[in-house]
Amino acid sequence: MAVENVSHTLLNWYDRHARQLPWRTPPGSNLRPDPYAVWMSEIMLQQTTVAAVIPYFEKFMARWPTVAALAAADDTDVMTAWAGLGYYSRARNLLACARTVVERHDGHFPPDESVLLALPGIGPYTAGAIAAIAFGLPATVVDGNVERVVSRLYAVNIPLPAARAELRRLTAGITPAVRPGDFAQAMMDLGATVCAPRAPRCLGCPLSVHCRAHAAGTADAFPVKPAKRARPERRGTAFWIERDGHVLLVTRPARGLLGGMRALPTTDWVDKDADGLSETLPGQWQVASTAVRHIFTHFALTLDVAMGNAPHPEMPGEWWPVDNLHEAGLPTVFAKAAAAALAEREQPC
DNA sequence: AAGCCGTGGCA
DNA sequence: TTGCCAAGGCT
Repeated sequence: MAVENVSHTLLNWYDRHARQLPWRTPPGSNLRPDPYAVWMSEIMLQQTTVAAVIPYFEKFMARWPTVAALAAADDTDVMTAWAGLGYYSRARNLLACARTVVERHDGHFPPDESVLLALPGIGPYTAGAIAAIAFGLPATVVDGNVERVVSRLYAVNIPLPAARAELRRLTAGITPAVRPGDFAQAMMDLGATVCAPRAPRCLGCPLSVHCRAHAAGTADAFPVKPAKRARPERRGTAFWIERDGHVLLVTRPARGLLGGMRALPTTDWVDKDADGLSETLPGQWQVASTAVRHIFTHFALTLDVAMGNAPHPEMPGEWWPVDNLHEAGLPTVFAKAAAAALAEREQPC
């Protein structure tokens, strides 16, 4: 279908329905947003809801207002500030990217999609989004929303992820040369508020007249997705080791799950059916009566919390004041474990 | 190239 | 309660 039909209709809708967001300028504005703010928001928004991002975006922009300020920040301060937002490799890449921009690009984000793509943490979607939104370049921007909107618009029967190439080609076909940033954001707003994953509101959709899936009455059948595998169950034990008003924290290895984050010491987390070792813990421990339950992307965890005193006078890690534990930047699973330990401590048995 | 990588809201 | 999913990137 013609570029003008879809893009003009969508931009008209966006002019009236654009959401006000802290990193946005108004639709049709001649003012372009700060590329640093665009980049910050796009990294935070990767697989993360707008509602979850907003307070973190405000906090980061207030504390590190420029890419130079962020590049000069301590790693631990950035990881701590990111705590709770999830996907912690993003925080490490955020810092690496800021430092690369300062050192290799004179403190300015490059107005070039392929150069952006080479920066840490910036993939095809984010490179296109920054190019279009911050620099007004005619990039093809495809995120999960756009995949859904376009797969319905053209009733694409190929299942994801094999459909990606076709969806990108179709998106490029409707991307206008004018207002590419507004077009990208309009597609994402439409996907978030109208062309929703479940129960799409086709009655209020400006594109329904162009939409093949709507014509067939099967909008909610797209995009076609493969069946997903069952989520494994794992279990483990976290240790609340307290001495003189302080609790022992460790820093997890930089790579892997919760990489680079402060944590309670733990056993390995093993498959639920594996041979147990909880009955062979050395020393004397009081195990919290209620285990912590936490769902990660690719496994579910049941975590016992074992409380005790330091078995050895010197242990590797940080002795963190219990009264200031909220400032340690613990990922949510360990914040839950700490809460369980503290509840148990105040009401033993 | 398919698996890894968090969290919270919602039906 | 359980499953689904959200502005993906990295290896």
